[in-house]
Amino acid sequence: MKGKREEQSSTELKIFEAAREVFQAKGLEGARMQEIADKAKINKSMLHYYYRSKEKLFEKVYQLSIIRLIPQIASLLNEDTPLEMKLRNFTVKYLELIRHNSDIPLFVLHEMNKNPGRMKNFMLNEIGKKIQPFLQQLREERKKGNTVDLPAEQMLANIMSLLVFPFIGRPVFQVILNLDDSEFEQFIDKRLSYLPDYIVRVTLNKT
Amino acid sequence: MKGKREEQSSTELKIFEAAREVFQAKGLEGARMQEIADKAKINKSMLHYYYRSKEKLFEKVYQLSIIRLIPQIASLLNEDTPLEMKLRNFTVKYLELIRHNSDIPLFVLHEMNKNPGRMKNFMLNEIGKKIQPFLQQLREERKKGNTVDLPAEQMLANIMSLLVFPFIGRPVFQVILNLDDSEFEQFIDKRLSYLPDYIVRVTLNKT
DNA sequence: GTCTATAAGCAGATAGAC
DNA sequence: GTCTATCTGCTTATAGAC
Repeated sequence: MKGKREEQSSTELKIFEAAREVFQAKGLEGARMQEIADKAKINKSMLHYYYRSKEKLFEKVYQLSIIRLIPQIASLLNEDTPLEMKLRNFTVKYLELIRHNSDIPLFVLHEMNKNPGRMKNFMLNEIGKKIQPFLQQLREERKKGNTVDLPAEQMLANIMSLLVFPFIGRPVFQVILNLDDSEFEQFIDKRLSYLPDYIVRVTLNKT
Repeated sequence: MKGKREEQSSTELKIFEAAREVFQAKGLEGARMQEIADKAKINKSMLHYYYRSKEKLFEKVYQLSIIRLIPQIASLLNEDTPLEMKLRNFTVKYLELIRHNSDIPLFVLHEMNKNPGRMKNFMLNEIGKKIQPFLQQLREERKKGNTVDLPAEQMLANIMSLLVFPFIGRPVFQVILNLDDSEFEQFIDKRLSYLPDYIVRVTLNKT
């Protein structure tokens, strides 16, 4: 008997990696099994051998995509550190995390919009609940007058907006600001350099 | 001879409205011609009679969706008013605009991500160029020390992030903050009330 | 302009040899 | 486990009567 997690064959991994790329770029309905097979350099029927159906393959990719980004929010924000340091650490780490998974936010939000039920339970348990201590911390600091005078939910929304949106809006930003890929990278580098201060500034009441 | 724009028959309008809803909710590949026909309460073959193909119908919806939201940014930001007032006006008006077209941002960004070329020229001319005076204004005010010490592009990105992202991230926010539809509306109401001040605060150097 | 019936093509899925 | 060949069903698109 093997361990809980079977060793995955090389073929299986190649398929999954190809599927991840294609689904994240084109979504469930836009993806083609043939394209995934081509990218994995294997025969199309292998997809069904390992994953039975497109839907099942998609589910695996979708779940992993969510797991990569979403629970990390709560996890990073539940460090036992003072609020200011926590915000700075979160900004740097989460920005790096998105940067290395930059297709995920738009992919997940598109699929979640089409089918809000699909991972609802997981989302509720893995973030909805786990983010509560941080929201509570924000509320307490607000009472002490240490933060801007806004509900915790609004502060969180503003922080996440500043971190995530530039990646989702990338195609628009690149066109209207006339940035090639390398310039867009610099654009993100710049954010990495000032956002820790900036997010502290827009969240906390600094003297 | 009729005017430049033909009067559209009632059927044609019903089709377009139905197509708008379905495409904006499910995207080009997720949409079904049958669903559009059902929603418009007409026969499926009417879709082809008026619009020839799914692709052509989609193009019309896509273009209108972009026109509704994107050129407005430059237009509202090119008012001939002092920066602070301009930011306040923009925040209120643009937030209201998105609120009444709340499916558009995610729809457009998803399609633009799949096919960045499709409306590139239009985007370039209708925003890329027209936003330049505003960026220039930001640069001048920055030189005078009136704004935060950031490149104009970063200030713009931050403003747009705060305005647009909560609508794109709605399904996630509703789950993790446990908001029903009515509570989400209140969440947006709250933003409408404080974001004008907030955006001024995060963009300008106020004494 | 609107309908019914049907064609045509494609994508997901399976059968079966090796 | 991997391949080729094939099936099935769905979706877009068209033909043609009214």
